[in-house]
This record gives sequence, structure tokens and C-alpha cells, in this order.
Amino acid sequence: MGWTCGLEAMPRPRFLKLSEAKRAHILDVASEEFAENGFEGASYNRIIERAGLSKGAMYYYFDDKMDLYGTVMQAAFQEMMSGIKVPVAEDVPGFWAELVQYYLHSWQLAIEQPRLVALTRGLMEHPERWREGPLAEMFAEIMAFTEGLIDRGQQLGAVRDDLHRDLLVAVAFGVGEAMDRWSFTNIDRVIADGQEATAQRLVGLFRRVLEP
Amino acid sequence: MGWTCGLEAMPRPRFLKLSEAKRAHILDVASEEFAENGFEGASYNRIIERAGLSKGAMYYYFDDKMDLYGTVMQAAFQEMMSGIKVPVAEDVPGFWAELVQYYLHSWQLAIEQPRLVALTRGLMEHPERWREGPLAEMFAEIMAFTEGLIDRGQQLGAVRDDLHRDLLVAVAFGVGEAMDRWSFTNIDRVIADGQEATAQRLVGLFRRVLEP
Amino acid sequence: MGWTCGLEAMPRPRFLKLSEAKRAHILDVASEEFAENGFEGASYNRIIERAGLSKGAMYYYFDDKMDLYGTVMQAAFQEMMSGIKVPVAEDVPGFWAELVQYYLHSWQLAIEQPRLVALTRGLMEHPERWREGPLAEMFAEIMAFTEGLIDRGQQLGAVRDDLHRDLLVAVAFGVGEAMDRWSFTNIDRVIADGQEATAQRLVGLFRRVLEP
Amino acid sequence: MGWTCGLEAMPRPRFLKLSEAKRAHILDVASEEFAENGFEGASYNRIIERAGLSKGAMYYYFDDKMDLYGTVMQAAFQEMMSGIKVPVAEDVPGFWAELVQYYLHSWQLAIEQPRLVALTRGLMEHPERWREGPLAEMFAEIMAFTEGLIDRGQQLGAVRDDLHRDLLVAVAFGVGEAMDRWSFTNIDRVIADGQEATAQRLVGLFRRVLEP
DNA sequence: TATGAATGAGGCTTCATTCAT
DNA sequence: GATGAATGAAGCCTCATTCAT
Repeated sequence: MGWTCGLEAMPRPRFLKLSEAKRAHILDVASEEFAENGFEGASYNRIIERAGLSKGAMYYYFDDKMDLYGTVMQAAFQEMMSGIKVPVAEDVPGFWAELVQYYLHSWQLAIEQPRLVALTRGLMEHPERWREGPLAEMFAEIMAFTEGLIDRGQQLGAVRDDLHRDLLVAVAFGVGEAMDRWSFTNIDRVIADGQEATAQRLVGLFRRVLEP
Repeated sequence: MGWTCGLEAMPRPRFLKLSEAKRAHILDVASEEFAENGFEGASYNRIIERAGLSKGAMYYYFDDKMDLYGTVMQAAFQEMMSGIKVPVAEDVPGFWAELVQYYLHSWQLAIEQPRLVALTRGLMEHPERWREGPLAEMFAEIMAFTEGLIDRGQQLGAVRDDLHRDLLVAVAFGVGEAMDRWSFTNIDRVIADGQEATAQRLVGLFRRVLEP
Repeated sequence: MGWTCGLEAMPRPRFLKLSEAKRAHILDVASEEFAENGFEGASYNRIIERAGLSKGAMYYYFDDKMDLYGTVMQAAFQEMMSGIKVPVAEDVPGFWAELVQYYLHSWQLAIEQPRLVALTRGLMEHPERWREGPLAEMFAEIMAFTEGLIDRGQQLGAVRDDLHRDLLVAVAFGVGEAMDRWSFTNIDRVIADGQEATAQRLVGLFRRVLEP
Repeated sequence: MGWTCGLEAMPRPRFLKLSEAKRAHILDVASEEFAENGFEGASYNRIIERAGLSKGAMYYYFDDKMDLYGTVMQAAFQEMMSGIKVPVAEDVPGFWAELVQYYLHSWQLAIEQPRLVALTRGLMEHPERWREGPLAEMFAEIMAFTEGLIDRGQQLGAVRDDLHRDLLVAVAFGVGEAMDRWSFTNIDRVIADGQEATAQRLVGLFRRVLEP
């Protein structure tokens, strides 16, 4: 199975009954606030006000601030994972090609929807906070996917196995995030150098870190 | 020139008149609060209370919350930079040895004073917030040092020059942070594998990324 | 005449059209909430939710929170009064025997259905609130019954008449409630001493207060 | 030692530094609200508003609603216990005289300051709620005093010992409360019959319940 | 110098109730 | 008959900051 299974985990029937437009508007307002301020820094009142809802209505749709946050994050998560399938590479070149695709996909997404990056960053900054609760499984899924990727690479001999897998995952994440952040800040250089060429050079960094 | 120049940049004459012990206590309490909760999440009232000061006194020493934060961060910055000299390597092996020393130094510091890590992380999470204001120059100094390092490496031929310097810096930072975070979370593994051996393996990752 | 007359006093035709099971379920949920939290502390929303009804339905069956409370209290009242007949004693021993039966009956009920006790207690705590409104007549009925009992006792010479009847009633109530509360809290002692023996000792307290 | 020891238990230095008038006004407003509505039913915002304070000021004086409640209850407790000394009776008549004095004292107080009765009633209604927390010791003191009284009476042979002490205490409390409540509601009758004569008759009820 | 009383906007959440459908 | 979306006042509490003394 793919990665959409996480979706059913947090059903909010009343919210889902809203019109697509209204739902999108609420999530848009909320995700903007959460992206800019993180969970703690975001003002629930401000979200409610900007969404044009009454207090009661918001609490009718969502249990509380955290519930809304979970919903926003889940939508973001789903969008980030859309188009990403379970790894299927059968040989070393295929593995790297697949990994490159993954990165390019997320890179593209980050450029098109920078808010997703901010949301994810806000989430990853305090991993201990989400150990339990509705966001735990999102974490678990991301981790499971990444670890599966590394495992596959090691099986194929594409990925080094002289370091702890957790460390490899952490460093790969760090490299990816740094690249995203850089390309985000220096978007004009990316365009100047050509998106394709830049991408090739960026993903090369992954191989340097991960290869045996 | 060394790295202590940052200190004079933000003079707070009234605070400096306090006794060393009192000053240290205030900064200790404040840094704990900021480290645990970040800037926005920290409660200025709580800091004042725990420091055993009156409201008036605190607002006499510091203009406001941000002013205190700046002072705390500057002290942290100074401590992190203590013992770090301007790079002097004259050949490629010397350059890597110097870089290794830098990382080992910051690694050791992170293990001994985890609060510094938390403070720095809190600062780096919202770099756009500090573009202007008292913290801007701290950023500038760190960047200048790092860029100087990279420049030196490229002059010596130790560091690749096919990528933008900013990107190299960003990725190196990302790798370093990921390694710190990992070694912090898995401190028992570090000890089990031996601190020395772990360090060797960790800094090897830097070379992979940076070498031509 | 018996004590069921109270029922017709507060007709709620729409609620009565419900099936017996549904009616019982609603009253069960509501009485639990009211028993645990009193009238003010109870959450009407919570009752509605736990009863599995829609908001509209609940407000269709009951005018408002107070209306539901009145219905719950009336059902409780009816249950408490079930099996209690108008006093018929013709002599002094018979009077005391009858009074003992009344107490034992309510004691048994309190042990079997502690919720009734909580409901009644919540009602008695703010008697001034129910001076007017649908609960006033319940009060009146209880008082009428009790006063009739005292009157009968005085006629037979079983009950003292040197104190105001209201005072006697109040004190008798107070004694009864204290005994209930005590036996409720110390149920293990009641069982240890034997329920029969305890009851005998408890009702002896009534006679001490009421006898000439 | 007397009964004033409970006082030092809950110091609120900032509140105590207020002028006597302001302190009295705040406690007056608060005690009225708590007396009328109990702890849960009372509105902290309403108290703040009626006291003419800003929100911040109130939270400067008191930690929270419960803290204010504790302070109010403690003042009430102190007033109720004022003039009550530890029992000293040496013989049976002295014991009853002392008990009568206790009741008359509290009766007088209840008539003069009915709010105290309401406050106490609100407290006693949910004893389980105060098992822990700042009010626990008030409970303990009241109980210790009452039990000490009963014990003394049993030692002298003035009080029956065929019933559990707890039961005796509970019933005595119940009788006292009922008498207070009655005399409160029927204050005109009390005056009509003469306060002295009424008191004599009322305390006679205690002896009936408690004597061997 | 130094205090600490005072502010009031804003934080998240629950409430009983209404009404268009 | 019956639904459930919507309301907005009110709940308790924390915040960074000011200012008369």
C-alpha cells in the first residue's frame, strides 16, 4: 500500500461536510498562521477571525487548537507524500535514480508551495512534543519510509553500512533541508544556473554522504 | 582579530555594573528559559521571578525581553566561539585537521553545555526574525567566519569550488547540526562506540561533502 | 391518594411520545450528569452528546436545560416516593413502626441507587432557587407528606408538640440526611455491624429527636 | 493552643500589604459571590469587575480563583472560630454548658453574618473536592475540634458511646445545620418566642441525640 | 537606583441556545 | 418531525510592559 493510509486516521466528520471552498479557506488561513508562527506561536483567535468564523463554529469543526493543527499538518503531509510510492529499485543505478526522483519531487513541491516547508519545519523542530498524540503516526510514517529507503539501499549495496542507520537518516535529512533552504533563499541563482543542472548537482551531495 | 569583538557591539552599561555573580545568575536563569522555550515561548515574567529580581530592576537592566534575549545569545555566542581562532592552515592536510578541530570543539561544547545547542537552535529556527536588530551582527560574524574557512579551503584546493559557496556553507551547517542532534539523542551509542572513533567517522562526513 | 399525582403536573407531551427505551436512556444520561455536577455544573451539551441526540431533537423534547432537569428530578422524585403510602398508623407503636419503614425504605433506595441521593442533594442545596418554577410543587409535596406525618404523630401523642412543626421536620430531615451520608461513606462498617442492627440504631435517633 | 494557628498556613504577602479598606472590599465582594454561587458557580471575572480591579491586579494578589477562595474561606473560618476555645469541661453539667455555648456562639454568628453560613455550606457540600489542597487543613481542624469534643464528652460519660463517633459527629452536624437553617428561615418566630427560650429548646435537641 | 503595584489586551475553551433547512 | 450548523458571551488565566513612589 501507498502513503495515503494516514488520512483516515483523523476523521473530523463535521468539518469534512463543509463545502470544498470553505474547507479550503479555513485550512488556508490556518496553515498560513501555523506556517508563520509554529503551533505555540500561532493565535487560534486570529485564525478564527481571519477565517470569518464565529468562535463556536470553529470549535464545532475542531476539538481544539491542536486538532486544527493536526488537520492542517495531515493535509500538508498528504500533499508532500502525493506521488511518492514505495521504493522498487532493483539495482544500484535504479536506487539512485529513485532517490533523485524523491528529492526532485519534494524540491519541486517546496518551491511551489513554500508554506509546506515552513509547516514541516515547525513540526520537526519539536519532535518530542509529538511523540504522542495525533501527529505521532505521521512521524512514524515518514520515518518508516526513510528507513525503508536506506535499508533498501544497503541491501543493494548502494548505501554504506559502516554508520548507524539513524545517523545516516539524520544527515540525509539535514542535507536535504539545507539544500531546500538554500535553494529557497537563492531562487534567483537556481534559475540563473538552470533548474535541471542545479538539481543534478544537489542530488550529487546525497550520494556523497550515502555511498559506501 | 579574534571573536570577542562582538561583545562591545551591544553595550548595556547598567547591566554590566552588576556583580559578576548576579550577572551570571540572571543570564543563567534567562538562558534556561530561552533554551527550553525559544524566544516567543519564554516568559519574561517567569525569568524575572526566578532571577529574584523586581520588575523595575529587570527593566532597568534591560530595555525589554528582546534586549535580554540578545544579551543571552551574545554570551552564548561568545562561549561557543571561545577557543576558536581564525584559520591558519597552510596546506590541505592542515586544513582538514583544522576543520576537524573546529567540529570537535563545538561537539564537545554541545555535549558539555547542551543548553547552548538549544539556544542556537531557537535562534536558527527563525533567521528572518533577526535580519535586523541586535542579533544581526552575530549572524554576520558566524557567516563571515564560516565563509572565510571555505574560502581558505578553496584557495588551498581542499574544498570543491563547483558549487556556490553559500550552498556549501549551508550544507556543512546542516550536516553538523544533524550530527550534533544525532549524537545528542544517541549519546549512549556514542559512548559505546567510543567518543574518539565516533568523532572520526562524523568528521569524515564533512570531507565527503566538501572535498572536490 | 398516592404520590404519583406529581407526574401529570409537568406534561411534556413530545417527550412522552418517545419509546420507553429512548426516554429511559435520555433520563439516565441526564440524571448521571446532574447527579455528578448539580444543575449549574452540568453541561447540557454533554448530556445531548452522550444521549446520542441532535441538538434540535433535545430542544424539541425539552424547552431548555431547566426543563430537562425538572423532568429528571420528577422521575427521581417519583421513584423515591414509590412504595410510600399515606400514613395510616392508629396508635403510637404503629406510628413508630411506620416511620421506621419510611426511613428503611429510603435508606435501602439510597444504597441501591446512590444517584438518587446525589440528585436530591443537588436539589436541596439551593432551595431558594426552586421556590418558583416546575420544581416548586415537588417541594410542596414532600413537605406536605412530611408535615402530615408529624401531624399524625402529634395527634397520637407519639411526637412532641413543644417545638414548631417546621423545626421538627427540618431536624428530622437533617438527621436523616446525616445518617444517609454517614452510612454511605461508611458502607463497610454498616456491613460489618450488620445492616439490620445498624438500621435499628439509626432509626432510634429519630425517636430521640421526635418523641415528647 | 487555640484555633488561630490555621491562619499562617496561607500567606499571600502581596495581598496582605494592601490597605485594610481595600483588602476588606475585595474579600467582601469575593465572599458575596462565593456565598451566593459556591466555588464553581462563582464568576472570577465578576468578582474582579465588582472589586474595581484590573485582571492583572487580581492575579497579582491571588494565584488564581482557588487561591482567592481559600483566602475568603480562611477569613470566614477564622471568624467562625474566633472566641472558641479548646474544651475544658471537667464534669457532665460543665460539658453540656460548654456545648451549649459553642452552639449559641455559632448561632449568633450565623444570624449576624449569614454569609458565613452560605460560605461554609458551599464548602461542606463537596468535601471530596477539598481533600487535598489549601483547604484540607481547615477541614482537618474543624473535624479535630469536633471529635475532640465528642471524645471529651464520652470520657466524662456525658455522651453515648454505643454509636460510631463519626456517626455522632455527622448527626450532630446535621442537627446543628438544620437548626441554623430553620432559625434563619423563621427568624421572625425566633424573635416572637424570644431568642433565649428558643436557644434553650434548640440545644436540648443536641442532648437528646448525644446523651447516653 | 530600585521597587512592585497596576494595566488591559489577548490567550484557549465551554456554554446554552437559535434557526434555516 | 428532526437536523446540525452557527452564535457570541462568558469562562479562567498569562502576557510584556509601565509608572508613581
